[in-house]
Amino acid sequence: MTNPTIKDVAKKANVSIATVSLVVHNNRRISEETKLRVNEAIKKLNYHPSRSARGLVSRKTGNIGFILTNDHFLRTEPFYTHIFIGTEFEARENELFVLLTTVNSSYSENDSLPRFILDRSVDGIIIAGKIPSNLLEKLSHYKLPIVFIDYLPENKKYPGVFVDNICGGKLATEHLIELGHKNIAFIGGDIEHPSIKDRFNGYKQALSDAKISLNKNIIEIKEEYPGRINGYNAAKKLLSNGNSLTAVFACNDAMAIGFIQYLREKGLKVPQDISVIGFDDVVPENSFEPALSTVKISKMEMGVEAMKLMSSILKGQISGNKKILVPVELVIRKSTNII
Amino acid sequence: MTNPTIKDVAKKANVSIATVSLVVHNNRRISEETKLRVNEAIKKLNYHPSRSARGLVSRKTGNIGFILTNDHFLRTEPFYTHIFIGTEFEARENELFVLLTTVNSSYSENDSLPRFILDRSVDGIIIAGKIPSNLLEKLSHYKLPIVFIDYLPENKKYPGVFVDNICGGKLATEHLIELGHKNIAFIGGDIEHPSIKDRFNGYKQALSDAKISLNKNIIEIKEEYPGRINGYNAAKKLLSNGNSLTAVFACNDAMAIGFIQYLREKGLKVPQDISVIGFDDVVPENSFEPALSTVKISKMEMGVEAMKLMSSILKGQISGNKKILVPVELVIRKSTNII
DNA sequence: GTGAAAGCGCTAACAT
DNA sequence: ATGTTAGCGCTTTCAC
Repeated sequence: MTNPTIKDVAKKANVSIATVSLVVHNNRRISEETKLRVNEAIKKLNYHPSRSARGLVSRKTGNIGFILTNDHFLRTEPFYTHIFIGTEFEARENELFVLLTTVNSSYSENDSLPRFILDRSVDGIIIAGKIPSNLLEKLSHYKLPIVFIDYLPENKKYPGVFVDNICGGKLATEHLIELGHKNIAFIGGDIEHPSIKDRFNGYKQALSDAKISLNKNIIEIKEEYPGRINGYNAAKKLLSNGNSLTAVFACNDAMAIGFIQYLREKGLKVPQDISVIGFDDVVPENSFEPALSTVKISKMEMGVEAMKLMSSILKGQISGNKKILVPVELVIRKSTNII
Repeated sequence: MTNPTIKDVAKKANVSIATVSLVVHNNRRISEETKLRVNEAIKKLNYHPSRSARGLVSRKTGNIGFILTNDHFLRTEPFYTHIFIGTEFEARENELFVLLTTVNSSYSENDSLPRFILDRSVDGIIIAGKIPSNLLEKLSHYKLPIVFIDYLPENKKYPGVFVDNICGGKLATEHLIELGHKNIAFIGGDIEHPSIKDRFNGYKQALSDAKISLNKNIIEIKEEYPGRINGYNAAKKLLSNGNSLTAVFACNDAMAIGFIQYLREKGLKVPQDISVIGFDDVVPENSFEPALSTVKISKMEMGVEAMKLMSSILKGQISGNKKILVPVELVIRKSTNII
């Protein structure tokens, strides 16, 4: 059983291959009658146009490259995994395929580019999370449309899908304030990261709105990256300084968990002694004790939106550098409580 | 800058396009001299053959479809994520691309097949984890080579890459025995799953080798699936029966964690009161307290091996249904201790 | 050792 | 409203 081609359909429906092609593309010039006949033949033969042949003519591959750094993809919390699946979902809707590739987070000048770039096997690139700037620099030479997810290099004009981090930071902090907390610590890894910076800004806004003055002693933003171990380290620093904090806003769930682990070691209870709220919502409710209050990001939706963006760009429906802000949602569970 | 084609190279090197093609395929009939000249032109123009054009004539897409169920891909522990990345790595080595798609774990007859199948956009399929049998049934009609990872439908002759679960089960149990434990419980979700069955068999072998008789009261294999919540439930059942167990072999890390969470609620300490060992090694050392002893599976390697298998099948170097057993490794951390 | 030419399956411009 | 035809970039057979 070799695959049917446009010829087979044409023969079966007693029309020319051009007509078949027009029917497939739903061209209105075709009479209803032949349209019906052709479609019947298509169904009977189980005909699906060959991507290669199409690609050859149209100079489109129908593939979208998805790039992220290996440590992003492999980290425990399935943040980017969900985003990726979102792009895959939406790709199906648009008859596209996603080619995922990871790159080293320390990209060196001589490293080769993802093969789908060299190959011209993709029509566009989606970049999720921070990638090395020298990589981006090289990628930008290829005239391929690029859509960013969750990270936009500074001063760059690119379309993308981002989290409303400022709002999220505000929501988290306001939640703690409403519970009566006044000494609210902030821990965030690398404050240079735009997302973290924004969450921090939301935190500051909320405090200022509530007329609580900023206490720099309980802000820990010098860690290298926002992982569990650094949440742990931040806790160690904050608590050994004799600070009197009653709540913590961690810039993400991983840091929140690391923080709580340190507290546990020191015999402190969450939320009885200290309230902790995270960000991202990557920890399933029943997988950590206490269930983590957090700010939920709809990761899947981000992927979907990014692919929608890409799709409209490819169709020429959108130019410029449209940005989409995905809303966040406060999720109150067990790690935060009234003071 | 439009992409250079074989014609451009031919012109630049002053040869025919046929010659260029031969050089690209490293044909020996070409003289060293022209080979050099052509290769130089290729490099200068940064020429990469078009996949579409190649695909059109060779009837190969250079793509491999990767299928798993959505809940497998999205579960917290990045088991299949690592496997997927392994296939991607090895795909690069073989000039292949991986198209991942998830399918619903409850596949109904009318659901459509992954588009890359209908499209003929892949040359082969890799299936990771258990997929619905009716889906597999449909897939098998397409005459595409299939490679399985971590799950082989019963009575089917397919090539694949699998874990040495029996050995792993033995290793885990022997470790507990060596620590002096005699009342060793086994918890596993659905015992019908071949992997779990094998781990259980390893457990039984180890006990029998050590002349410890099987105690059915401390075996809990009736849960629906091996997740955290069911580890928790299994713990509840086992401990409320007044059984005197001092150690548990959980069929995977997720269940081990659920088990420990229940113990924690009951004020029992791990490993002081009960030793717990898991399987899979999907929990990073510093992300759970106590660090989990487990049996490590090299997930990445499984993906790599599967893609290697697929690649040799496509090249016709291998027929039949070769199976590869990936070794496992005992990892002793903090959740197991001497009785 | 190298070139000419046919053809892979499709799209789109142009005829009819 | 439908058909004819010229390529898209490549591989491969067959000449030379």
